[in-house]
Amino acid sequence: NSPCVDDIIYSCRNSGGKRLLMNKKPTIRDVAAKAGVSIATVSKFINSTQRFTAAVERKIQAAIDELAYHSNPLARSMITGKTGSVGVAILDIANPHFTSMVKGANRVALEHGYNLLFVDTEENQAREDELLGALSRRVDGLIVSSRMPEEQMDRILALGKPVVFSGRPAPAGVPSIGVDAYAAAYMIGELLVKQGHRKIGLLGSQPDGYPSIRERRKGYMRALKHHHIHESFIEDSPLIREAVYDAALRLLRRCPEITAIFACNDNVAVGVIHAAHDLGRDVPGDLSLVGFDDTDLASEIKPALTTVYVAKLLLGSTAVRLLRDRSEDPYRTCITATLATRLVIRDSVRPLKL
Amino acid sequence: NSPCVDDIIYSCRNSGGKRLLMNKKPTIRDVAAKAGVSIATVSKFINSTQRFTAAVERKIQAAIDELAYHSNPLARSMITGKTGSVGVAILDIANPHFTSMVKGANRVALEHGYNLLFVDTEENQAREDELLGALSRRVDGLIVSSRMPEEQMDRILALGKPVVFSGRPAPAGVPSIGVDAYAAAYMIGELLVKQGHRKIGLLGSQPDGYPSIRERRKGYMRALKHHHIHESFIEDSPLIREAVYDAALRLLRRCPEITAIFACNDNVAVGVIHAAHDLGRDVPGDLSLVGFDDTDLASEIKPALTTVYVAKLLLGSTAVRLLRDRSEDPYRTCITATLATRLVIRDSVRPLKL
DNA sequence: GTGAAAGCGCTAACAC
DNA sequence: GTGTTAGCGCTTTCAC
Repeated sequence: NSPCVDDIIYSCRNSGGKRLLMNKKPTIRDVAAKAGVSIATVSKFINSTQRFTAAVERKIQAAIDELAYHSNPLARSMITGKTGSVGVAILDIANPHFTSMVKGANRVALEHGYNLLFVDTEENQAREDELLGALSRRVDGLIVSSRMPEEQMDRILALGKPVVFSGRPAPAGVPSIGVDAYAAAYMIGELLVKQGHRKIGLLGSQPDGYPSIRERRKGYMRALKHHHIHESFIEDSPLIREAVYDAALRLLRRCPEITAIFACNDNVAVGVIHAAHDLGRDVPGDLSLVGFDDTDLASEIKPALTTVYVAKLLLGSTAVRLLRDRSEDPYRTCITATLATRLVIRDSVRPLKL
Repeated sequence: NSPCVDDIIYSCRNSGGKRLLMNKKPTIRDVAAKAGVSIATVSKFINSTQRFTAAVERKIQAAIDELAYHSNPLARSMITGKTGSVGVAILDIANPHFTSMVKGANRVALEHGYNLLFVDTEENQAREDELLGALSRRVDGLIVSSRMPEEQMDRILALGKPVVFSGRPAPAGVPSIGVDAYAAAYMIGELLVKQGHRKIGLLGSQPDGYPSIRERRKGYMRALKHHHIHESFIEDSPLIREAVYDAALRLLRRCPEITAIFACNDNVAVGVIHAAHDLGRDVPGDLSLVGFDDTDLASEIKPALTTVYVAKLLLGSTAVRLLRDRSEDPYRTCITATLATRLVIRDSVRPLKL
C-alpha cells in the first residue's frame, strides 16, 4: 500500500536563493521609529481603538506600507487572550459528513470574522488529545467531534475554552449539536414495515461505536417493536469498506430469508449492494435496502439509494453560532441543537410481493 | 437551499454554570512558587533542556500536576519562533483529492512531531489571503494549494514562512509537489486513439482554471496530434455538478458524431454518463468515456469508470517532507516532486467498432 | 491627542 | 545545578 519512491520524480533546479534571505520581519517598534511616533500610538492606530490627527495617521500608514508591516497575532493574542480563530476537531477529514459540516461552519465563521482551524484526529484517541491540546491554545473556542467516552470529555472541558460537541450528547452544561438519528431510524423501520417487510436485517450497528450509530439502531428497533416485529437479524461490522462487504455476505448467507436491510450508513449500503450482487440477489428486486446520510454515492449508484438526508451544512453553521453565543455569555442557558432529517425515497426499496 | 430554522430543534437545559467559573490558568510562575524554585528551573524542566536533582524534579512535577499546569504555547512560540505546527491551505475540503492528500500529510507530520492545521479557502481569493495571513503566523511552514496567478504568489512568499506549493508550478526557488497530469492525459489520448476513436470530445477543460486541468488538456491534445488527429471537440465548463451536466448535453448535441469523451475529472465523467443516458446514448456501448482522479465514485458507478489513479496520500506526505527538508536547510537545492500516475482500466471504454 | 511604562507567559544567556 | 536578568512583540492604563 505504501508506494515506492519510484512513484515520485524529483526534479531539482538551482535557485539563486536570495529570496530566502528574509530580513527580519518589521516590528511595531520599527514602524513607530519610521513614523516618528510612539509604539503606543501605532498600536492604537492599528487596532482602530483611537483616532489621531490626519498628519500622524498618514505618517503611520506610510511607514506600515513601506515596511510591509503585519502585526504579530501571537503577541497580540498573548495579551488580549483572543485569537480570532475557532478550532474544529474532526474524526476523519475524508468523511463527507464532516467535510460538509466544515463547509457550513466556514460560512458563518466568515460572517462573524472568525477563521477556522481544523485538525483531523483520525479517530485516534492519543492523537486527539495531543492535537486538541495544541489547537486549544491557539483558538477562542472548540468544536469537537469525538468518540471519547463520557468520562474523558472532562479533559476537553479542562482546556478552558468554550466547547461545542458535535454528533454526540455532551455533559450537562455544555452545548452540542447533533442529528435526530433516532427519529430518522424510526422512520426507516416504519417505512420498511409498511412496505410489507417482516424479516429485516440491520447491518453495521456497532454497539460500542459512534453514539449516532447507536441511536440509529435504537430508533430502528423501536419502530419494529411498535409493529410487533420481534425477530431481528443483526450483523455488526466496523464501518470500513472491506469489512462491510464481508459482513453483508455473512448476514445474507446466515439469514437468506430476509427481504430488506437497513444499512447504518450509505457506505455500508454500497457494500450490501455488492455483496447481494455477488450472491445473485437483486436490489431492489428481491432485497430492499436503506442507507443513511445521503452521500453523493447514494444518488449515483445503481440502484439509487433510499436514504436519510441530513442537513450537514446546518450542523456546522449551528455549531459556530452556538459557540459564539456561548463566548458572548458563558452563563447563557446551554443549548442542545438537534437537526431534523428527511427520508429520501429513491429506488432501492420495493414493497414486498407476497 | 438554505434550510429554515424549523429544521433545528433547540432543547435547553439549565446547567449549574459553576464549571464555567474557570479560575485563571496557572502560569509558570505559579508552578515555580509552589515548587519553591525559580521559573527558569521550571522552564528548563518542562522543555527537558536540563536535568535537576531528583528532589527538585519531583517537587516541580508535583506542582505541575497539582495545578494542572499546561505551558502556554503562544508565549513559547513568541520566543522560540517555532510553533510545532504546519499549516495546510486547501481549495476545497469537500474535494476527495484534497482530503486524501491531507491524510498523507497528517501521517508524516505525526512522525515528525508536527501538528497540521488546515484552512479551507473555498477557492475564494480574498478569503485565501486572509486565512493564509492568519494561519501563517501560527505555523512553522505552509503547504498551499492555490489558484492564484503567478504574480500574486509572491504575497505568500512574503509571509516569510517556508512554503511548498501543491498542484501547481511554483516560482523559481520554491519547492512544489504535483501530479504529472500532462503524461497521464497523454496516456488517455493514446488509449482512446488506439481503441480506434478518432472523433473525441474533451469536456471541462477550463483554459483559465487549475493549472492541473490545463496540463490535462495539453497532454491530451499532444497525444492526438502525435497520431495526426487534428479535429477537436471541446466544451469548457465550470467543474460544478449542474454545469457539467449541461456542458455534456451541449457537447453531445453539438457533435453527435463523437465516439469518445475525455472528461477532465471523475465528477465531470459522471455528468457525462447522465447526459449521455438522457440523450439515449449508451456508455460504453456507443460512447467511450475516461475520467481522471479515480475517486470512490469511479469504481462504484455503472459503468465503472476508466480513469487515472493519483497517489494522493503520497502527495501529502511528500509535501510535508519537502517542507521539513526546507526548514532544516533553507539553502538546500529546491525540489519539485512530480508524482507518477497510472491508468485504471475499467468498463467505460470500448474499442470503436467500425 | 500622544507617549512612558508596566506587563502578558515564557525562554535563553549568563552568573553564581 | 540553580537563579537572575533581559527581553520576544504587543496592548493598555495612566500621565502629560
